[in-house]
Amino acid sequence: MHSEVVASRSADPRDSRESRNGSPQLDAVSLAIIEQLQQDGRRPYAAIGKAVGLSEAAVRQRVQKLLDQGVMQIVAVTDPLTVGFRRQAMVGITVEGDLEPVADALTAMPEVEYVVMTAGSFDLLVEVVCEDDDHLLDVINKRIRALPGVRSTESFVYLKLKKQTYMWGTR
Amino acid sequence: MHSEVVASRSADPRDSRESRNGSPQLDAVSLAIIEQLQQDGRRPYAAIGKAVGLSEAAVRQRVQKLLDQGVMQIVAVTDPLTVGFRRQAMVGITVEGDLEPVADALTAMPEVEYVVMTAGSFDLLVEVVCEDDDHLLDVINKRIRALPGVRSTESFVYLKLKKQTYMWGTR
DNA sequence: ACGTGTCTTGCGGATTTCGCAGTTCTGGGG
DNA sequence: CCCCAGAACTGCGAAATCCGCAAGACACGT
Repeated sequence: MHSEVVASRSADPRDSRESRNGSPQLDAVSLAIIEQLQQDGRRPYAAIGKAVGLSEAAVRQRVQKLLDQGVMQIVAVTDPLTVGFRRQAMVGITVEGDLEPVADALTAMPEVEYVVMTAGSFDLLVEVVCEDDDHLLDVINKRIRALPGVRSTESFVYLKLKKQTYMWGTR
Repeated sequence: MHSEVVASRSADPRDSRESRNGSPQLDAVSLAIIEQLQQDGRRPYAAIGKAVGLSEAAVRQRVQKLLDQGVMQIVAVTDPLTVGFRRQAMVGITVEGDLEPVADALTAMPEVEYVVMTAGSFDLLVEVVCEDDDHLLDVINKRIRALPGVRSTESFVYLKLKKQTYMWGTR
């Protein structure tokens, strides 16, 4: 049942079964809208409507809802290493006890851009963006390792970003 | 009035010294523009101009140039796990010999969204987005591990994305 | 059948985007 | 020192887009 490009799932936007993590399930049309905006976040609503078979106003409302629900965000993304001389790293973390409070504490740190729970030899992976080496050292050694429950960390300092895309929809 | 947004670096946009990796160095005004668009990728040029002290047309030109140069992209970003039932993982890779050809081969794979060279116990970190477990297994075992030069890989399957922002500019 | 909630459509009016011409600023020769 | 070329910025009118609103369509539960 994986046939059509856009029609493999229900076409009814009212199809709002909640998935297990609380985010609403998306119908094929919303998926197509997201796909359009993954190519160009500023594409006009009318153009999107033509592409997905909806009126301009309908697209506008669905985009607004997707934004409000937090399902998607339309933003400028850059390579932080390019934009100023900063230090960036991925940090793998192992935790004892409950993951949630640790993850929440990390999420609250402004230097932490990305937090994900994983299966494997790390419990959490977080991406850190810092001004310089001192700042990075401070965040990792003083702030992250100081969190209760953190058993160990391993850092991977970024040398060069080779690829960064958001086009999973378009293939 | 809050003009004079950021003045720590050169205010001359012609300040185009190339940094070592080939990307142009950005002046304070372009940085401020990017910061605006990190908050809302669809913010109108006139509003940005007011915030950074430039005319609407000037902002438009600079944004266009930043996009053309590949310094920034304006796109919709989502949590792939939310948008359809997919499998996602971070893969740490160690390489023997030159990193570049391996990194380039990974960059060419559509399932690979993110490729970064790192210092630490992995040489490369790549993020993979797949349809399902079979697809993920195929990409990691058949495609990535098959690349010449790849010595070993370690996978971290995503369980839950907790945070994903692009607001480094705003702090 | 009826009402309810949601999605959709179709419009003006306000806003934004776009293209262009003219001006300013900077750096490099002559 | 002057002048020129290139790049960036401004201002403005026309076209396109965005936005809010009211009305129609549709599925669903009572």
